[in-house]
Amino acid sequence: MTDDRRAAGAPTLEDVARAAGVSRATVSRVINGVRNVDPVIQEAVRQAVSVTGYTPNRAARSLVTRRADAVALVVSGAGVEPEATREAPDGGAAGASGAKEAGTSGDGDGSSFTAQVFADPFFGRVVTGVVNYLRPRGMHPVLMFAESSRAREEVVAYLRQGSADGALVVSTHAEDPLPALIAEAGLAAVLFARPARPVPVSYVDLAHQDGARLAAEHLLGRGCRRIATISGPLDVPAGQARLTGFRDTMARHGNPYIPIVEGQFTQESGEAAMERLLAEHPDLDGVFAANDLMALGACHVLREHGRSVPGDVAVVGFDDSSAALACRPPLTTVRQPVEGMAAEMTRLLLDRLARPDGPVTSVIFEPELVVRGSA
Amino acid sequence: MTDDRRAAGAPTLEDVARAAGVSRATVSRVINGVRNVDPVIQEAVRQAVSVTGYTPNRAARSLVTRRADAVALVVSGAGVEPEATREAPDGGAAGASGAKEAGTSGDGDGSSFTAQVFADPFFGRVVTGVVNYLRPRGMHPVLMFAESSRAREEVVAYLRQGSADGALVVSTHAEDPLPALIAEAGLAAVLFARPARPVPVSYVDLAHQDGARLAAEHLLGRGCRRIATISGPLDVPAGQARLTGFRDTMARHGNPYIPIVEGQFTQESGEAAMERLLAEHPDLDGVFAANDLMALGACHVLREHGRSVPGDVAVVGFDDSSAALACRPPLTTVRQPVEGMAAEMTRLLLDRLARPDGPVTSVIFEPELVVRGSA
DNA sequence: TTGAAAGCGCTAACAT
DNA sequence: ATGTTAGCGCTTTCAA
Repeated sequence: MTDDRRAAGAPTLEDVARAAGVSRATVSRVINGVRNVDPVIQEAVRQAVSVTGYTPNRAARSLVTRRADAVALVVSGAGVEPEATREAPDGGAAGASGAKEAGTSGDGDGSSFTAQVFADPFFGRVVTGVVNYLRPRGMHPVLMFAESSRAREEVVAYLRQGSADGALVVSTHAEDPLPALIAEAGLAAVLFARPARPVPVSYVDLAHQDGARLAAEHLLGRGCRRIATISGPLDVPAGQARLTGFRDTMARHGNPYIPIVEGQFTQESGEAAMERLLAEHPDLDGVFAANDLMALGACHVLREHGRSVPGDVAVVGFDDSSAALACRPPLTTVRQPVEGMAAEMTRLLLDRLARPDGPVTSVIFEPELVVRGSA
Repeated sequence: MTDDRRAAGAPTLEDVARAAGVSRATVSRVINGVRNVDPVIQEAVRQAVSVTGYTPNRAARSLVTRRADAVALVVSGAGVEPEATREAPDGGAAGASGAKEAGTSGDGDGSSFTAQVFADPFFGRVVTGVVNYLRPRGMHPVLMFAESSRAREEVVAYLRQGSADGALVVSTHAEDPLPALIAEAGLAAVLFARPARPVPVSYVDLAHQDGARLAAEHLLGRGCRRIATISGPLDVPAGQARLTGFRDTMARHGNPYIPIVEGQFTQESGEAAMERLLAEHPDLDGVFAANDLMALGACHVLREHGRSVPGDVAVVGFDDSSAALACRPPLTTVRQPVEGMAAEMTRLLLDRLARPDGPVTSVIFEPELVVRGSA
């Protein structure tokens, strides 16, 4: 069979039609499950298909249907140019031997961005949610990164040339120009997280403020009196919202001023932030970190300083990512149902493709407190 | 412009040709950079392209070139059916509220596999390497998972219908039937890691045994006398090879018997293994873990038991993943240049696509000891 | 150096 | 219910 295909090219509809003694159109109907086909003929066609080893040619089909039956999953970065890595990259991969890495892989550029992206369990969860929704529908995501303006152009071009029918966009920073670019080009997309400036594109998001409120109330409820927070980057909407929600709740409970150190959602930045917090407020007894990675870093530092968690200091994280269970003790955290959100984002996109004139909608998920050992 | 495109459909070669006052063929030549085109006309065509906002239609092009200009990046799983998750999934995501997750995402199946895959920093690094090589060439990977026989069939079908020109296959377990399936179908692929049973397909791999030797020699060199190892899963070739390399070296240095506990390459399994090791050999002073995640887990447990690292027990990991730097103290580890290996794997595949009759080759990378704080 | 014309494999009217 | 036919947008001989 293999040899047949190689020698004569893959079998086409024509071949199947001939083998089954019917027309191409009929074969096409059977293959695409269009009704109005005599069951007997259907069977004959199926036989012919398996005899010939026929597989539909995607390009030919796409050319006429004008559908690629593919979607892009794009991780979008900051609004500016190929920025140099801010501080220490994030952890191992790029850190220890960055120079060698660039040399080995043959393409130094952009390396730090993709490495950074996958260092956070968050993206793996997004992929999981997207794939879970797509797979049963016979689709698979094309992975793209859009951290520079050049890369963003490429994403737009990719969609424009019909390589994918639409894009699932996950932005790592606010002010990301990609959503607007896509919208202007009249292309289909759905975002993970509300865009900083309004864009006529659907999105899914989490009620971050509510989540932070849950964290604050939990800390308060267990009797913490001197509470501090390690916020996310303040130029990221989610970072802002979590801080605002936390602060507001604390204020409402009579704590208008709380120590804040800004982190970058990385374990390292969490460690640095905790060091500072501890130096400036040695008496604190509760910490809310805006994500689990930073909470994990904070726990490490607390232990190094001989503070027990949650005995001396209670720690609450955010996300309920794999880092929460990896931590000792396991983190009490605010659960963000990333997989479900990603699946919903995918559903919204496919909906949109099916009905291009459907409404632009947004779905906001509710967070949930998960109590474990750390607070 | 947007409106034009919507109203009249995307501009085609024909439109550009008309605008430039030349034939479709000429426009095609200019766009594809074929020589023998009058510079003046070239310029005119370029003008027309930008005026019309033309973008080549990928399906049409693929139909005639018989190239998709796309490759699949497939993460392939065990040889058996949709196996139930072995033990605790891997960490947070699926753990805390797995039931709810399945409900939310609408598709319970397969979820654990993808989640598990991205829990290890390894895959993020593979993606980084692949993307770094592909991007400058205008290509992007289609992400696929092949953990069940059904999923494997889908991968083969995907390639057969020309959705991708070839596959980059990363197997998580030995005895993976996918490479053979692909080879039998006469499709192009390159593997990350040598297949368990020989298959006529190119691959990249690491000299695992040499890496383990480096670890053993380092431990021995710093004076450790009672050394144990936490191996990887023994049904994974890399796990086997690292154990063999370690054992052989130890034996050559007069230590024929060393305590071994098998892990699963997860942090949790590393913790469990370390607990056991400590219970059975309370006097050990050195540990080689077959990957960083397990080494990280081991370090946690050691600290919990009041053993200092590396003071009381020296720990060496493997991979030099982000986990190595996340660890306290940072891990001394054997570096596997995953990004470079993934880039090379990609290069091999594109080579193969360019010259289908080129030789099947394998490229073996040499590991390197990275000395940090843990040993 | 350029143009004309023939398909690539498929779907979707339209006819029957 | 089935067949006929006309393209989808592009590349690529083959002529000029």
